[in-house]
Amino acid sequence: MQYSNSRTTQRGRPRSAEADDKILSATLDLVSEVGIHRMSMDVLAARAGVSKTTIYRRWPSKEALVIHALSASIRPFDHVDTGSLQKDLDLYLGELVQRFKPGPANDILPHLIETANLDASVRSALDEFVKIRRLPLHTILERAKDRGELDQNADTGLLVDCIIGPITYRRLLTREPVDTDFMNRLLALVLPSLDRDS
Amino acid sequence: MQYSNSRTTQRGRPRSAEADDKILSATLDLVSEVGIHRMSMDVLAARAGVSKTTIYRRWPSKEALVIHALSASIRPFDHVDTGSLQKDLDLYLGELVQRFKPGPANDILPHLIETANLDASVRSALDEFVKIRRLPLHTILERAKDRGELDQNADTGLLVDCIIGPITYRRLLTREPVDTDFMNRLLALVLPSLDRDS
Amino acid sequence: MQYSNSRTTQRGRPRSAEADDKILSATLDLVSEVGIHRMSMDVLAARAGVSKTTIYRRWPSKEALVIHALSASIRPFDHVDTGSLQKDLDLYLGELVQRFKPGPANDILPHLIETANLDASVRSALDEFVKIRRLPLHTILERAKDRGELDQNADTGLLVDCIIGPITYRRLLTREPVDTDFMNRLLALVLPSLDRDS
Amino acid sequence: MQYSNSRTTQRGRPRSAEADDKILSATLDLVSEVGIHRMSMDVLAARAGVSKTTIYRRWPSKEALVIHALSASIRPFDHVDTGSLQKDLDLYLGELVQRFKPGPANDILPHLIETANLDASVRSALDEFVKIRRLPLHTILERAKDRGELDQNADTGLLVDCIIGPITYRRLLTREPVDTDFMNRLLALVLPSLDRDS
DNA sequence: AGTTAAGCGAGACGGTACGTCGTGTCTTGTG
DNA sequence: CACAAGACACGACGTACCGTCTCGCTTAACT
Repeated sequence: MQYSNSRTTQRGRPRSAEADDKILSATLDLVSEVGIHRMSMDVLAARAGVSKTTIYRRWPSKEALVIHALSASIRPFDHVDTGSLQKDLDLYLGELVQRFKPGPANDILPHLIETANLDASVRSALDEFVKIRRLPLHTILERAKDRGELDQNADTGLLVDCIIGPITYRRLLTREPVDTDFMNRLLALVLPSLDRDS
Repeated sequence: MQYSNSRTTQRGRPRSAEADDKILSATLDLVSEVGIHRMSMDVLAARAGVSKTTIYRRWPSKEALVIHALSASIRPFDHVDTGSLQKDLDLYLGELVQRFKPGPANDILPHLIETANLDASVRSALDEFVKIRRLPLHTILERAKDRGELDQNADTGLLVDCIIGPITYRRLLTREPVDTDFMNRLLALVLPSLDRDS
Repeated sequence: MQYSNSRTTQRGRPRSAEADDKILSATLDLVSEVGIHRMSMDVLAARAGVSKTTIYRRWPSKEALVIHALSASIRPFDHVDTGSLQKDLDLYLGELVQRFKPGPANDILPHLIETANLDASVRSALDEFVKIRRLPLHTILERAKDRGELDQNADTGLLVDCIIGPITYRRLLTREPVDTDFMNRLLALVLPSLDRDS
Repeated sequence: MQYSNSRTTQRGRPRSAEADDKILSATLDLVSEVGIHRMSMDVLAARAGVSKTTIYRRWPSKEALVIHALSASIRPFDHVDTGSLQKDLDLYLGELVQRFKPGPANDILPHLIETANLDASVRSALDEFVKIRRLPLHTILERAKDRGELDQNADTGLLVDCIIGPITYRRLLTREPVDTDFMNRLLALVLPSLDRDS
């Protein structure tokens, strides 16, 4: 996101890493409190204890800042490999549900989606976001296929769509709860072979 | 959406119906061109060939106008009842895919989702939007259950989530195509009893 | 200074004359309090009870506003014609000394002079300012010449320079007082024929 | 103007004399090109090929730098003493007219005048400037008085005002030329005893 | 036919935020 | 130490947008 310094020798006063941190965390805070639109750069600067100049030196616009802040707040999923599809899914989905709880990263998702239509950099940030959620699940399913826990013809891509899709849909549109019960019913439908008990 | 005139006798010059049309269609145009945020009311007024007064006389805010414009552009689904689950689904899903094509109503969805967090009227507009899409499918599935085409224990609500959810997810997040092939694979997964050929 | 409306029919809401007044007088106040440079447009707007938009709709820049405000604050001198050079001078110079007292119009003069070098509109405002002070004195002297109170060969232009020049010089550069005593000594030097008693 | 180094032993790298020169001459250039207000310290530093640190190590503010630069460019008048008032005046006024030609030192004068109201150091710089011009003329007149070329009751202070005043006034306000012709007419008016021929 | 209440276009207005620029200070690495 | 480079806090600038307002003019329905 931020241009790297290609010069061999670093000249001038270096950018304050602390300022970066303060700006990014203040951004996440404010965005979750009042939303992107109602977050003002003056208030942000005051909150972060930083001048507007310092913000605009790093990001060309409010939009770009927010995107960066949110992208940076996306932690990759822990690698999961228990040897059992059932257990892998429990771990992954537990984490996924956790992340779908209300909070800045989720309340902002719709905004990203919208602007992604118009701005390529937002688009790629969003792609990254999506990938980070899909990839672990895809890997879990592929490994299960290798182990024979899943039919060799199973369409893992489609399965991912059918697990993450409904969850996302509930979260964003119907606002019905995404809880353990729902998860179980969902898995029973799209992965009947799993035969879960709970 | 628009406050009705409760007065028995209409006094003064009546509102121009032409103005309504010009405003609404200019709104749809602009929103799809530049997005809600970047659409300014001054530009909108100029584009519609109408004064700002005329707009604000009809809607209390930009937000309300956009919601109305988009709501108005949502046609309810035709009632579908062929007596066969397979045929009903073909018709409904054909229409659904049609509506998921890029266009203002869809590109705007994310914005509505975001604003819904903060504004109750947007929230209810969004609920209506969601309902219009879920209801016909739910009805189709319930009727199939009545006819015995579906297991009596089938969780129709979950089925709706698992059909509309993945489609929405693809449309908004992964941007992979939502075509007939995908539909068939999806149905084969969540409604295996259907045993489609294609 | 402000463009006149050439349209026959006045369209839209007319500019508030009250706003004009409030802005101009607040400008004069602030400029005299803190000087042009330290006067901020935000503070000015607040002081005038007006929004910045309203100011910038009327003048393109802070500079232009200040010039206009000061130009507008220059009252022409009352017409003086007592029939006696001595009495005419007393009246005119009394008024002149009055106007040279510390206050916005004078503290600002140097700023105008400086910017006049670079900006033609400032230049013409300054010319007007100068003219308003020279003209009455020139007229008084010419009339005295007609009446024979002054030598027919008297160089009235030069006399004006030699009366206003030293006063201005004292006011701006040496800061010595410009009082009645100084006036009398000055007149005795450049208009010895007057033979004043005081 | 520049704080002197009171340390007995000079430690570390000595200040670059070249930097001083480059800064001062760049200041004069820029001030005459765009005026004090529009001269930015960043641009100045770039133009002088020097860093801002180096400038601010020498002068505490932009104002102080400009004053210093201009003061330094004011050469004292050559001592004039021909033994004849007429000839002394010719020499002095010739030099004065020369110095009143357009150029940085003059175009900047108004700025100094204005700032002098607010800043004591500017005030004293301006006083110095004024003194440098008045003193030689005052001396010339006093000597003439001693020699009997001028009346013993002549008010030399007033005479200085009446010579420099009109010239300054023309230069700054009316912008009429200050040439030999004007000088002669001026002297004929305020020093009639001189009885010049030209 | 005249009155009258409301609609309408034009554009001014208050308020809020934006992103930029200028000053003077500070913090690096290099001579 | 001086110096170059450039980051930083602070504060002002001039612009854009929203939603309200105030004009003069127009349009029907009601008297």
